[in-house]
Amino acid sequence: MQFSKSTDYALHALVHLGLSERSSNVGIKELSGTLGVSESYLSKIMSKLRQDGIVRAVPGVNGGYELARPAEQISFFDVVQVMEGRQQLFKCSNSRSQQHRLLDEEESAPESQRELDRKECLIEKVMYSAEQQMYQYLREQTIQSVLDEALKRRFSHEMNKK
Amino acid sequence: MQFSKSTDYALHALVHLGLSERSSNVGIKELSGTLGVSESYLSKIMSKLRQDGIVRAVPGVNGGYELARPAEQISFFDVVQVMEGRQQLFKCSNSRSQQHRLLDEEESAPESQRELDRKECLIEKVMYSAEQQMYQYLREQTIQSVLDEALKRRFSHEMNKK
DNA sequence: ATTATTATGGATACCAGATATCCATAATAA
DNA sequence: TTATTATGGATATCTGGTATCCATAATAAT
Ligand code: SF4
Ligand code: SF4
Repeated sequence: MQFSKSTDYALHALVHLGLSERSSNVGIKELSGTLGVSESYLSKIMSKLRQDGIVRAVPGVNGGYELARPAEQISFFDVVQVMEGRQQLFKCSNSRSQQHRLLDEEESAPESQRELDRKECLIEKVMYSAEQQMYQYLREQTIQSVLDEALKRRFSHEMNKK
Repeated sequence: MQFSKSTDYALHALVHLGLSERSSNVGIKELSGTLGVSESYLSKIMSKLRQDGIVRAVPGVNGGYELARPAEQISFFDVVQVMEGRQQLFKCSNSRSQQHRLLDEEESAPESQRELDRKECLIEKVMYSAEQQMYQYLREQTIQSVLDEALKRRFSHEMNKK
């Protein structure tokens, strides 16, 4: 199990956008250059981010991308969700097995109960909670917090030179 | 990003072993039957679990598998680590990019510092912490806790019948 | 309006890892 | 010695991630 490179690229791209809060947009060319990723591939990623309302894009001369909202309102969780998709990390494929019948003896519940059942699914329940632990942490981490850290580091580096 | 089916099968297999704490071992045939997975594939998984000291295996007549230690000492974390491998979930592939030089201005540190540096890597640090949140939770969840839940559920189901 | 520029999205190719099966061999208990 | 069971190598297949190309749409500048 690995986070996809797309998530990697997306996060780095957003950090770069955050760092370039200057006059106007930054094009795919510059982005591609600083990240060291091909334009074609990075385009796809930026498109996804746009579709999800994380960045704004404008075509044409001097066009490019910019953050759609302040960096402190873009969490790592947001980005991961977009790039990795929304399905849960663990999906039990045994729900029709004999073991499932042994473990979960309830008769097939009415449709209304279905959602509750899923959460009560023994092994899935544990894995789902674990996943949520990670997501909860990612919800608290924003692009801005990375920017702060980067600037702080850059500053202390200046100090060391003197 | 998805947990592999192997992890799924492994967890279910261990639960079955835990439930079968009877006289002796349970063979791949029975295991395959209750899980609904082919023997050949499940063998591979069990082998891995054995190599990692999670189950014990004995060939020959009446052979099979059994838990190598009490179920309360087998954590979900153990199983996940074996099946998914030990590399970290997020690996930055930009460490040679121009952006990296912008973010992390320190000159190449001496070898002794290398380990610290990795943790100080801006984006990776966040993702690594998130991963640890999940693992910490998984460390606290054991096969036994699932067994308990399963037995409790089975009991309360009996009660309902009366 | 025209033009140059830039993002978009469909099609496609490629590759790596996950999934899955087969079989010859080794190990063990009866 | 024999029947049984696990082991591990070889191999096939499938899937999703990675990556590129190009025709098209949208926009700003002129
Ligand atoms: S209880 Fe849940 S995890 Fe266990 S076999 Fe049934 S569906 Fe799978
Ligand atoms: S600081 Fe870390 S995450 Fe950021 S570009 Fe460098 S290696 Fe990648």
